[in-house]
Amino acid sequence: MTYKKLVEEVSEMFKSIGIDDARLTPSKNPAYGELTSLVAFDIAKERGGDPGKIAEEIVKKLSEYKSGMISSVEALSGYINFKVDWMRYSEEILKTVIIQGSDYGKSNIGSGKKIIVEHTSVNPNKALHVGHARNVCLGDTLYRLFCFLGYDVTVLNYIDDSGTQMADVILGFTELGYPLNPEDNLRFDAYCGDVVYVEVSKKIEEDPALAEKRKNIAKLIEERDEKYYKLNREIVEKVLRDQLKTCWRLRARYHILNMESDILTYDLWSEVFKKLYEIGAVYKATSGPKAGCWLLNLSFHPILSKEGDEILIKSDGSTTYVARDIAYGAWKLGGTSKDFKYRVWIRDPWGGEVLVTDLDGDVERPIHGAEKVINVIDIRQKRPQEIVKYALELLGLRANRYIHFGYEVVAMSVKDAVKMGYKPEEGEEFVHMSGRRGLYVKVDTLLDMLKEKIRSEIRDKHPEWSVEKIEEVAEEIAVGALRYSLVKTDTDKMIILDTDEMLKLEGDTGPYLQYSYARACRILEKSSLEYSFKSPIEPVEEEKQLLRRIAYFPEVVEEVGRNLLVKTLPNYAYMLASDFSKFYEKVPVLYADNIELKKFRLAEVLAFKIVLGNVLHLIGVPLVEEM
RNA sequence: GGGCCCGUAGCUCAGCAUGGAUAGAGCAUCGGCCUUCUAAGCUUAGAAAAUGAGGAAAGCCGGGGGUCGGGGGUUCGAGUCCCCCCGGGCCCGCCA
Repeated sequence: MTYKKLVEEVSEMFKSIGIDDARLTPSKNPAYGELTSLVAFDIAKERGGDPGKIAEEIVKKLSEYKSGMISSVEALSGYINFKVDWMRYSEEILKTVIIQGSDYGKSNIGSGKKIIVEHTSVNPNKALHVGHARNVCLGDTLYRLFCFLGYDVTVLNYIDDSGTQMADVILGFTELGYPLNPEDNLRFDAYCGDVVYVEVSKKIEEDPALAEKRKNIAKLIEERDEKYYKLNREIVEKVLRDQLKTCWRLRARYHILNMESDILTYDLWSEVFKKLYEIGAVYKATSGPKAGCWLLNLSFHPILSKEGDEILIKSDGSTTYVARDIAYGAWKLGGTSKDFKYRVWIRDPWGGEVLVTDLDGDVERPIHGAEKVINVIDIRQKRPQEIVKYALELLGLRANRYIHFGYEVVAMSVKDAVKMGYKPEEGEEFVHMSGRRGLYVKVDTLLDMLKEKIRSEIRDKHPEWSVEKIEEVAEEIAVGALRYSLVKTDTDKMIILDTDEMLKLEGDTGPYLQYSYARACRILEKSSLEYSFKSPIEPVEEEKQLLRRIAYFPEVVEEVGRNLLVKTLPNYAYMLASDFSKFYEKVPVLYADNIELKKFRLAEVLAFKIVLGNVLHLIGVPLVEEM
C-alpha cells in the first residue's frame, strides 16, 4: 500500500456516488487526516451553492460506502477529510516497502522506451570546476531517475576536441615551450587548465601574432594534419581520462563519448544541410556583414526572429557550433542515415564499458528511437539550443522530444575569488568562474577540502578506525555533501559557492541524510528479531509522519519523471530524514515496551532505511552505514 | 533596444507547474533536552560513593525574527494565475 493506492481507493468511493474527479490531495495538517478532497469547491463553482453544505452532503453519501482503509470521512468548511485506519494502513505500507525493497518506488512507465541524456561535455583542455559538477550531478541524477522509472537510458558525453580552446593548449606545447609532462605531480587535466591554458590565454591577449598562430593550429587540427591532429588527440585523451576520474569520483556514469572531430569526419552535417537546403530553410548571404555565410532563416519563428538569422556556415566554409549541434541533435533523434562506430575506450570503476566514437571501431550501438533526448547544458545556451530545436523541427524530427535541460551557473563568493587574486569591484556580490582567467574552484580541490574536514571529524569520533576506513567514509561523505548541495537548489537559481559555507556539514546537507541512514543501520544491527508489519497499538504521530512520507515516495519519483524538477528528490530526502530524526528522538525502538511493538518499530526503521537508500541512490549520495 | 530568469525571516533557500484550511526549513541568535538506539567516554569539586558544575551530538524541542520586491486585476479563496512597475542576473559573436 502506498499513498497512490489510498488515492485510488478513495477515488473509487467517489466514483460510486458519481464523482469522477474528486481532486484529492494529501491533507495539509495531520489533524485533518490523510487525504482531502476539494471537489465541493469545484461543484460550488460550477453549479453555485455553499461549498460547506455541498461537502456535508457528499460526506453523507460517502459514509455508506466506507472502504477498508478509511476510518472516517468528515466535512469541514468545504473540505472533505479522510482519516485512515492506521493499524491497517501502517501494516500495508510496511509490507509493500519491505517486500519491494530496493524496487520500492520503481515503475514500469518507461519499460521498452529509450531515453538519451547528454551531460558533462566539458572541453578537454582543463580539469572540471564546480560549475561543471552541477551539470554532472544533475545529468547523472536524470540518468538514475529514468533508469529507476524503467527506461533504457544512454548517457552521452560530447567531447569538443576541435575548438579554439584546444588550439590554445596545443600552441602552448608546440610554440611556447610548455613541457608535455607537468612537474610536481600535477594531474594532467589540472596542468593543462590551470597552467597552460591560463598562461597561454594571457599571452595571446598580449600578442596578436599568437592569435594568428592559434587560428592556424585550429585549422590544422580540423584538417587532420599528421602532427597536430595526433598531438591533439593524445592530449584530448589524456585530459579526458583525468576528467573522467573526477566524474567517476562523483559517481557519474557514461556510455558513449562523442568526439566532435568524428561528427565532422562522419559528415553528419552535409546530410542535414542538404535537407535544410531542400526545404528552403537556409540561404547564402550575398551582401552585408555576413556576406558569404549560410544562414538559417528564423523569420518564421515568433521569438528567435527578433535577433536575426543564425549563421550555420561561416564565409570560410567551416561550420559553426550551432550547425554541428544541429547535426548532433539530428543523430540523437535518429534523423541521420549514418551512425557512428565505436571502440571500447575505457572501463568505469563499476565495470561498465565506455565507448568512444571511432571511424574504424568494431562496436555498433544504435541509439535511434529515443522517446526523449535530454541535453544538460547551462542556461546561457538557451537561445542556441532553441535554434537547434527549431532546426530539428524543420527537419521533421518530432523535435518536441529534444529537451534542453537548462540550469543556472555556479559562481564564487567574492571572498573565495579574492583568495585567488581577484580584485573585486565595489558592491560586487559574486564572481563568475572563468577558465581562461583561472578563476574557478576545481571539483577535486573542493572535494579534498571537504574530505580533510570530515576526516578530522571522524578521527575525533572513531579513534579506533583504520586509516583506510576513515578515507573511505570521508570520501563518501564529501561526495554526498557536494552532490546534495548541487542538486537541491532550483535549477533556475544561481549557486554562489562559498567554500567556508560549504564546509558546514550540519542541517540541510548531504551528511545529515547519511547520518540518518547510519542511525537506522545502528538500530537494525542491534536486533536479530523478526520484523512485524502489525502494530499492537495505534502508532504515535512521529510514526505516522514517517510512514506517511514513506508511502508518498513513488508519487515523488513519478512526478519528477514528468516535470524534471530534480530538486524535488533531494527535498523529499531531507524531509524523510528529518521525519526519521524526530521519530528517533521520540520513539524507542530497541527499548520499546513489549516485543511485538519492538518488532513493528524495527520494521518501520527498516522501511525508512530502504526508502532513504532508494532516494539517496537516485541523487547519487553514497550510503554510509557508519559515520 | 529585444528575449529569458530570479526577488519569500538577518543570511541561504522550500512552497509557485495542477490556486485552497494558521507561509515552511537550514544557518545565525537566545533558551532548553541530553549518554541514550551514535556509544556507560572527558574535565572538575569530593577520600569515595551519592551528588554538583563544566563540556559534550553530522541529533531533538522551543523563542524571537515575514508588507511572500511594489501596485493593480481575476477568484468564494492568490506566495501560487494575469497585467504594469522596481531591483538583480543571463543571452542577443563568421566563440563554443
